[in-house]
This record gives sequence, structure tokens and C-alpha cells, in this order.
Amino acid sequence: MLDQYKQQHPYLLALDSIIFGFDGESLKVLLVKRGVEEKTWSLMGGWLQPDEGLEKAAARILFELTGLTNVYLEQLFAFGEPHRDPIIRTISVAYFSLVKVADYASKISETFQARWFSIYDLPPLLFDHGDMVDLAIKRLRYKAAQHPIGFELLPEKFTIPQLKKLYDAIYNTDFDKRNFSRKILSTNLLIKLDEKQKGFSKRGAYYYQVDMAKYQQTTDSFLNFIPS
Amino acid sequence: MLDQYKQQHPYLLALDSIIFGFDGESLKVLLVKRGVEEKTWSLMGGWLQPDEGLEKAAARILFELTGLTNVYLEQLFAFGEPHRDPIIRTISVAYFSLVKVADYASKISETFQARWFSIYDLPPLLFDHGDMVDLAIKRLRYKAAQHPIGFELLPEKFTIPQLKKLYDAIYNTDFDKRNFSRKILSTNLLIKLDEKQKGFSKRGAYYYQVDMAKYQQTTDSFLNFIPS
DNA sequence: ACAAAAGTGTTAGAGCTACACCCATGC
DNA sequence: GCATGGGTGTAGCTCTAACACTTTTGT
Repeated sequence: MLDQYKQQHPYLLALDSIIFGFDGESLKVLLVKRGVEEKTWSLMGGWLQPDEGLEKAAARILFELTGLTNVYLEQLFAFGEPHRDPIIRTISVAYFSLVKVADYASKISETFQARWFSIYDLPPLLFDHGDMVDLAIKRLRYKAAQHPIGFELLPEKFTIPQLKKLYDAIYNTDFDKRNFSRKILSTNLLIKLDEKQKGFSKRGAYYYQVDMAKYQQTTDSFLNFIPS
Repeated sequence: MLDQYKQQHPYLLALDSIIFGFDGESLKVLLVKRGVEEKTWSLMGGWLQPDEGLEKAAARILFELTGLTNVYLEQLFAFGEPHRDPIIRTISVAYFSLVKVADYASKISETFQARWFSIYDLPPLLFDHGDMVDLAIKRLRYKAAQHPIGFELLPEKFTIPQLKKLYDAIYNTDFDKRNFSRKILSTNLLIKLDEKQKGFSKRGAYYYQVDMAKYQQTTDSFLNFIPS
């Protein structure tokens, strides 16, 4: 009965993460130079361990680089062309992740050479990692259009102008600020705080935060699994 | 340099397909009873071979069951919980596929015990195949709202009432036929034929076919059918 | 007082929903 | 001639996109 299993070839299984961040001006991807290929930038990745599921493994690998937990993580696609890794056949399940750069900065592992790159100015990448990034950007655009996941890239407290800049960066456009704020506020997902942002503009913009209860509900029905 | 590869555990890699069909009344999924677990219905699946990519493998497996080629096939999700297959750890990449039941019927392999089940009346399924089907239905609903993939489930020539019945089945609702046909026709993806359907209704409905040139191009959003 | 960014309202057009009647044909 | 499903139009409403001025405050 186990015969049909024993006859089969096993494969190495890797996880690679497209880690998005937003620095207030442009949308960034976190790239590293790692082990085998020290000369080429690549996505952060690692191997599946026998005791963990795919998402758990992706979360662990992300933690090893950034020290962050409770990060937005969504499966992107499984890449399995026979020679995508020219040394040995490896299937890679790619995840994309949204992190708050402020949290990240203080926690980054010093074991890795890592850098943020603007999505419009990426270096050549290892293997098919370039395809992975392209697909992740597509997915992010698609997803952010229907679901308020953009908040995942901003600090706890943020202003409407900051949020608009983020969406401008994601879609490489310039939304009308009146229409934008009307649309965002009409979701009722934002709670206006009494506090104003200091130091950036003279007038100062009101801070908002996400209404977590409502946010969980809207995302639950959609979490994961949106096609490209 | 190969050390980091050699230390890693390899895993079996399977492909499982959720095969949708439409018989004119309700949306169906094709299930089989296969090898190891002869008592439980399961999705059609198979093993990744060393010389093929994931999608190619999924297409091969689909061909082995249905004899069909050039079928709509889209990667759904990679499932990899440690004990999803209790006998030996296996990662499964699930694909969902849309077939024309008329084509299928004549070509089905006799090696397999296979049956169409309504998506609203499924038997218990092997392993996590139930989750796969649930996810596939969700994905189909999203995708069909945005892209005109519904045509993949119908014969070459079909009528507007047939198409409406298909969408009714996918979304488990009853669209208004006037609004539906206006919306569909406004995409300009359909070519009206001179021929009418005989035998079903007295008056007969005009046949349409997809304008393949335009169909290939559309990556834009399509219809606004996303139900709440 | 002026520079720089924040905040806010209105209007026109497009698209959506809801709804009801006549048409063509087989029996 | 009647029953069955096929095909079409309109009116109200909502949503969206386009557009400019006033407010606040640090300097």
C-alpha cells in the first residue's frame, strides 16, 4: 500500500518572501544577499522543516530576518519549473508580506546583508525571483483595490495624507485627495484621534487608527486566496 | 557549496485538481475514487514528475482522467500542513480547472471511477480535499466576476439564457435577465450567430460565441458580480 | 504676512437596480 | 389560441470623477 508513495521522487521545498515596506515616499521591497549566491540580490528565503506547515515556515523565515511576528502574510504562488534552481530541483512557495518599516528597522538581523529597493528600481534577481516580485506587485495592487490591507504598511497611527501617499505609491499615480479621503472614510474603518501630526506640515494632520474589530471582519472573508 | 542543499529534507509533491463542469442546471465538481483510499471520494490527483513543471503536471493528470487538452487551468493554492496526508508528508499544489461537460463525457477514462457532484451536495472527501473545493468555489466566484471565464464551462455555441443559468449556479442566485444580458453584451465579447437553439423553448434563443481575439486580451475588470 | 500642507462640497455624467410588457413558436 | 420561454426599455438612484477655495499654523 505504501508502494505508490515509495516510487515517487521527492523534491526540496523552499519558501521565498516578497517583503513590502513603505517609507513615506515610495513602495519598497526588502532584498538580501545570501549564502550560495553572494553576488546576486535575492528574496529572503529558506527551507521547509519537517514539523511545520508552509505558512508557519514562511513566518519563521520572516522572523529570522526581521524579528517581526504577527506580520501580514499571504501565499502568492508555487513556482516549480524544473530548472528554476539550476543546481538542484526545488519547488518554491512564494509568500508576500507587508511590514511596517519603523518596526522593522530596529529589529533587523545583522546576519544578513539586506536592503530596501524601490519597486521601480530593482536590481537583477536570483533565479525566478524577479517573476515573483512582479507577481507580488500585481497581487498587491489587485488586493489593495478591494481590501484595506494598505494599513499593514503604515504605523499604528497615521494621517490621511500619509495613506494617500501610500496608495499613490502602490498604483504609481496621484489620487485626488478629496475623493480619496471621502472613499477611505466611507468605509468606516478609520477612527479619528484627537492628536495631530507635528513637525511635518505647519497645520498638522489628524492621526487615525484602524478600527480593528471592523477590519478583522472585512478581511476575514477575503483573507488569502485572491487571484491575480 | 552543495551542502546547504544536501542537509535539507525533501518532500513528495502532489497535484490535485478541482474540475468544474456545468450541466445546464447546476455547477458540478468531478470526483474520483482512487488507489490507496478506495472508499473515499477525492479530487483527481497525481505526482509531480522530474521533467515537468507544476502546471504541466496538472495538465497531464487532467488529461489522464478526461482526455482533454487545452483546458482552463489555474493554480489555486499550495497545501502543506505536516499531517494533511497521514501516511507520508506530501505537499499538494491544487489547481482548478473548467471543462465543457459535453467534451468530457465522450473522453473520460474508464480506469477511474468518477462522478459529477453538485457543489451544494458533496460527499465527505479525502484529506483536506474539502478545503480545496471550498477554496476553489470561492476563487471561481471572484474570478468569474472579474474575468469572463464562465465561457470555459459552456459549449462553443451557447445562448444568453444558458449563460445566465451558469452565473445563477455559480453565485447561487437569480440574476435579472434584462440586466444580465445588457451587462454581458456590453462587454462586446460575444458574437451573435444567425442560428437559434432548437427543441428547448418554443421560440428558440439565439446562439452566441465568444470573440476569441477580444477574449484573449481582456485582463481588465469585467462584470461586477461580486456578491456580499 | 506669507508659505505650505490640511481639509472640505458641489455638480454632471455614468452605471446600477428595479421593474413589465410584447414576441415567436410549438403544440 | 394558448402556453412557454425569449427578448427588450425606462426611470430613479447611487457612485464616481472632476474641479478650487478656505483654514491652520510655523516661520
